[in-house]
Amino acid sequence: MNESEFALVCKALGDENRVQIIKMLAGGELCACKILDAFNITQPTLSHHMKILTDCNLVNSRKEGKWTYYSINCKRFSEFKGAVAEFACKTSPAKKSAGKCCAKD
Amino acid sequence: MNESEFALVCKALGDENRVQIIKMLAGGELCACKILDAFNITQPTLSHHMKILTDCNLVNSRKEGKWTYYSINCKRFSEFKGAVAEFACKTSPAKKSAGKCCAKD
DNA sequence: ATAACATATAGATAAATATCAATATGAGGT
DNA sequence: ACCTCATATTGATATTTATCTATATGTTAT
Repeated sequence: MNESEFALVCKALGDENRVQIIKMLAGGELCACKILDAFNITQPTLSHHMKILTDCNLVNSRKEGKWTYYSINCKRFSEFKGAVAEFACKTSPAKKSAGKCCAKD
Repeated sequence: MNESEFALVCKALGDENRVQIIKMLAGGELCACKILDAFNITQPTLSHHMKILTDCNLVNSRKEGKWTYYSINCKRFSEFKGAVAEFACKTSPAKKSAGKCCAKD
């Protein structure tokens, strides 16, 4: 997952409604109407959120008759987990030796 | 980390510039001007991005003389990693037994 | 005190986003 | 064929966001 894909996935998760949707899907596949029931938003708004989640491949969709079922794309989600886990974390302060930080010459 | 905090952190990471900043900081503390050098944005724009990153506690800041040094908040970042890792991932399709999904009665 | 520098804040603006009402599409049932 | 239901698309609107220029704040050096 490259940087721009990573940012896209984060952007998709940068909305409380969508985080909750992901949490619901973490319990297993659900159809759109079941998700809709859990929120105070209109059907087109949910459709919009689902599009954002599927466009970045975090969520799969599958049609069955009148219904659309959504589920987490585990492969993609694992990639994301991996990308997040990869971030190192050094607390060490910048070497004081640097003295001035951005002197003009 | 609650849901709304999680969404905030994701939103902060939902911008390529900020992802790159985090990657730079992953290598250790840096002063603002060093970060600025790496981007094609103005100083106020960087300041804006840093505010978003510090507001959600992903990044620490510390002033030393004229300079402001930024570093990753490891504790917070770990919390975030944990929150991401916690997401379960079931691919199992919805029980077919359900028949109709959201019948009106 | 004054000047130079690093960063932050304020204000403006264009682009992106979340939301809704209205409508289109497409599947099943009668 | 027609109606109903589930979902997607369109178009409109208000809010948020990224970015810039201009200015303010605070620090260090002269």
